[in-house]
Amino acid sequence: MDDFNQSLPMILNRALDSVLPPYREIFLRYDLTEPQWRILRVVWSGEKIKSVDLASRTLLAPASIVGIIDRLEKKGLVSRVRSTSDRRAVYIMATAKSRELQNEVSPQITAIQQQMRALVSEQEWAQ
Amino acid sequence: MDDFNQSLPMILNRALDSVLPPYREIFLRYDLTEPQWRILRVVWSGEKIKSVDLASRTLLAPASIVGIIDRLEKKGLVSRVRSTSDRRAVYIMATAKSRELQNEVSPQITAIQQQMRALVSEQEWAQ
DNA sequence: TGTTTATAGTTAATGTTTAAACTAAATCGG
DNA sequence: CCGATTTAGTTTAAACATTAACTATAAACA
Repeated sequence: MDDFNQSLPMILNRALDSVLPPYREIFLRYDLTEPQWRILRVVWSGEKIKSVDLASRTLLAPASIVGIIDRLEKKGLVSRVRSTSDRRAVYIMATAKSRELQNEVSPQITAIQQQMRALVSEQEWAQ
Repeated sequence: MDDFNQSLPMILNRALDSVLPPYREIFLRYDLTEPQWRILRVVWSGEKIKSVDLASRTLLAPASIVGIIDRLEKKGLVSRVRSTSDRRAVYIMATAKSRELQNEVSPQITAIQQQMRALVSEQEWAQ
């Protein structure tokens, strides 16, 4: 109908809106948010990850990361450790508690991802 | 590298990140935001549009729309008019001032859209 | 008609985003 | 070595997002 609705940003927004709800349903159950989950995923995958690396790997702005880490730290899911070699840098470490969360939530997320993947081939054509 | 980076939400996020900057550059010059622009576009296209219709046509949550309209109203770009037939409904009307803005900004936005469209055929394949 | 249910809009609380500025520490070039 | 520039992280202010609850009105219907 409208030219604007066919613009790339709106198309992508609709696609995101159609994809996110299943994820959000899980996050809500575990008192998490999607950005918090992005951070946790990276923190779990490797070790000794600096804040600055989190920014590039999660697509989150450095200014956003500060608050997200604050809240994750408050929940006891990550901890900040200052680097000794570069006194500006801060390493974000996963806690044992966050590992439990990982074991509980990760399977549910990968299940959803697999369901999605089954639909992607059609889904991408619809856009 | 990471399974998560190949998930649909992350793919779409990267796509949005690569598409939005040119728009934001314009909005910044005119003290607008992307959500405000979405509202204005709809308000301009038709007439006597209710808040509830804005929600569906802009993909914005009703709770978000309240604040956006508040700010647009404060800037003198739209006005709220209560419906007489349905005393719950509020019509959002464009002001003359907002029409001037439309004439100034719209051409720049459509220019960007056309540039985008030239890239879409390749862009969509890259995702 | 009176009661239930749905709808339009709003408010509140918490979390995230963005642009801009700012601190402290590291690095670079002369 | 030293001043200029980068870099890592943070802070601030304003705007937006999300969930939930709540008000007022309208519609449905027994």
